[in-house]
Amino acid sequence: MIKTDAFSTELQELARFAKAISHPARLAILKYLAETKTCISGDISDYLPLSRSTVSQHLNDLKELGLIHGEIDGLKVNYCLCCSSIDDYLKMFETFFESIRSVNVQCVTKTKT
Amino acid sequence: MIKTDAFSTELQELARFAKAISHPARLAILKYLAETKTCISGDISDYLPLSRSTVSQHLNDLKELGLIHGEIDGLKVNYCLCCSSIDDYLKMFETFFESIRSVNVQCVTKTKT
DNA sequence: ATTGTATGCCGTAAAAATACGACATTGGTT
DNA sequence: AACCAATGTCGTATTTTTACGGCATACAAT
Repeated sequence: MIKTDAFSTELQELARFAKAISHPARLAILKYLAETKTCISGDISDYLPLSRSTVSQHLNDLKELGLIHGEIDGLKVNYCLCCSSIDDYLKMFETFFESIRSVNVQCVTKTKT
Repeated sequence: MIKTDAFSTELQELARFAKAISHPARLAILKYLAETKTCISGDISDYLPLSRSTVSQHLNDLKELGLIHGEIDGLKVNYCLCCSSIDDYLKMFETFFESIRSVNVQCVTKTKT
């Protein structure tokens, strides 16, 4: 499988971003980080209805894309949003959907298959 | 599993939108529909390196969220973007990320865990 | 009426995502 | 030195996604 490779890198990158934010837990983490500015992993798993290891995994997904950073501070790890990276992905997102939306198709809404 | 229910409907809806566009094939379909204005399913599977049944499934995913419509025209089905629905989701998306981005955290980029 | 074509759906197989407990590691605390 | 606390990793189970071929349906054409 993995036919994913057959598509342009632009679409692949955008898809990876979308996948990263395609789970409520990860969106909740982003939101929580924005509100608290910075926080440790344990705070997040207390806040979310998920186990520590699961939260750790979600944090990893976000970190792999570069959407967040984790700074080690003794025993704890301070997580924070990586705004520059988020901005880059948002720009990519907007570019794509602007090109989509610029085409003003008169949508036939009568029949929905 | 399915801990998804524990999150707010806002986050769930946004996550569903993100999931819908989290595959290069579905992004490619949206792009193709924007370019060709309208087209039939067969054209898409010719254009994409995927089988007809797979494309049909992706089309269904997009249709379930309301991002596209399919109008039956005799033997064929004309697919087109549903701009109003797309706009709704884009608005939701922007609202979320504006609230995220409004918090200007000075990101510590030194250590990356 | 028979044939051909476009599509969707079903079953299935492989892969990826999700979620957790248990364990290991590392850095403070007493 | 011994202990506690916070985190990440590993293994595993379940679910979901991805992808396809084959079948059925519906319409058009001969």
